Amino acid sequence: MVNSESNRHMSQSERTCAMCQLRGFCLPGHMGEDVLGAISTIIKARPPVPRGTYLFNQGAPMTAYYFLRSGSTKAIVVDDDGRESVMSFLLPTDIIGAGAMQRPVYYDSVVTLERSAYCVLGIKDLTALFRDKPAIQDTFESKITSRIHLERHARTRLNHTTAEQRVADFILELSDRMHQLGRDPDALYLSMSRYDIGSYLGLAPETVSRTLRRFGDAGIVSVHVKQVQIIDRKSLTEIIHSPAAARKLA
Amino acid sequence: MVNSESNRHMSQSERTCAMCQLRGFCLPGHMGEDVLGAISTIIKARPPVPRGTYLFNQGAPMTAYYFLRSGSTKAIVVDDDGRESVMSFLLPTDIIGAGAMQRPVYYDSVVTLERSAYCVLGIKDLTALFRDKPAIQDTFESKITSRIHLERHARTRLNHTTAEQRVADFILELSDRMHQLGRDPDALYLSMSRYDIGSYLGLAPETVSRTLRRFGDAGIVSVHVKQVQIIDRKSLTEIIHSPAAARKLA
DNA sequence: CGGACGGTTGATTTGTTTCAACGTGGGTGG
DNA sequence: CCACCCACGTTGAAACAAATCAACCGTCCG
Repeated sequence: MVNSESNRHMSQSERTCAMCQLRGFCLPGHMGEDVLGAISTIIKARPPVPRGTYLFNQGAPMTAYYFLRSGSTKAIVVDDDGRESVMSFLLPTDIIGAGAMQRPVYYDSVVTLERSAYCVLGIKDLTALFRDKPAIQDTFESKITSRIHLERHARTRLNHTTAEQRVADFILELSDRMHQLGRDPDALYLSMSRYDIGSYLGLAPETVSRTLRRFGDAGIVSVHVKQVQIIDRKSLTEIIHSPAAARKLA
Repeated sequence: MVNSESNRHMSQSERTCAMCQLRGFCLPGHMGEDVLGAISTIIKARPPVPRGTYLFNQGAPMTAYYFLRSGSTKAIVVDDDGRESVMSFLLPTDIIGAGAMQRPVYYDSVVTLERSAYCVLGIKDLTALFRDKPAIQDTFESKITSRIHLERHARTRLNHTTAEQRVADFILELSDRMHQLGRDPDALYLSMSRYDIGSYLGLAPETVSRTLRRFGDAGIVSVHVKQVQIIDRKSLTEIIHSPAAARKLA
């Protein structure tokens, strides 16, 4: 989804925060060399892993946070009856593993949706870092806060909304996050399957497919399987705020 | 909903945590006299207010937390288009106003659903109290954690579920909370309207009404408008875990 | 090359909403 | 204190959106 790992032959030591193109969007933010150094000593950069790799499992002891350098993941929860549902999609610079929130075990499992590279930050190391560099804690908490907002939005998105409203909202959510990563907010790559999108939005995969096609027919987006280009952003926001707006595209 | 304010002629000074029947379920927990005293000096007990009273408004500066002594409330969010939706129902001993979470303004508005009495705890006073009595902070955070669980559950409840599953789940959620308050978990009083329940569950009020009647016809609960008695708890859990279970009551 | 999974499209079914009418109970004002 | 009134609740009939069932296709991977 986001490729900042184009050079696959970097040595382990070269994968430092100072070298990372995502630095400004990630935990270090735009802080000085000292902060950068402090993080780099405790964060562990891992080589890329293939699609379908579990970063951690629901219920496992909560030992570390994860950050993507490239690729994308989904966070899934398996309920008592074995049905899995997608709780969120995690992109580079997102804090991964924070769903637990002061809890001893991970709340969900996180799986890569494509070949991805990530960094690991031990929870104890992080707490120590907070003491040394309080500015880091501020960045951390602001990231947590915006995630809480996303989660709340995810709930209201399910309440009294049509399939078109949900899909439109999903597209704009992804677009916003691309924008936050300094990337083209109109060119989206849907690394997740239609099943995953459906699970996330509370829809059948067929409905996701059909809705995307209708948007495409109406000239709101262009859809080529996983490649989505936003053409008429205004229509998308209109659809979200009034289900009747979508009626026009029949 | 919960009446611990039966004696309406208590003087202000008598409405202390030490006197409160809910003490053990509330912030003070089962801690010693010193903690009780410390809280009592900073918490402000207010006389009962009628139904429809706003404790605070969405967007207003976040200055205090609230705790119900009696009655019940709903937390509502008004979106851009003016549509209001119920985010949660707050009962006695719940921390009210924590939706903001480190933010300068309240995230939602909280309205009483019936005549209710509450206490006010200034956010600055609370922070000071945390320094003095760290045990209080633990209780506070554990209450926040269980609320986060409820919120997460509220989301999964909307995903791929039928009206019957949602209503059954709602009934058991209320029942659990009654149980936590040491009250009869089978005798429920729905202080909120069918509209509110529908808004909370993502259903039309008519659907809530019909579903409750069907449960009543099947002998799972007995419904007398706002009075609900749980008769067959096992069936309710079965319905939640398998929509097919509800089919039998056709 | 073949198989399996993901994606699309169509036909049908079904649960829920919407619209409409009627009942009811609590609160208010005469 | 009673009567009116209005918001809330219930019930029925019709409309509709999405799920389900089913078939087919493309493509990526073994």
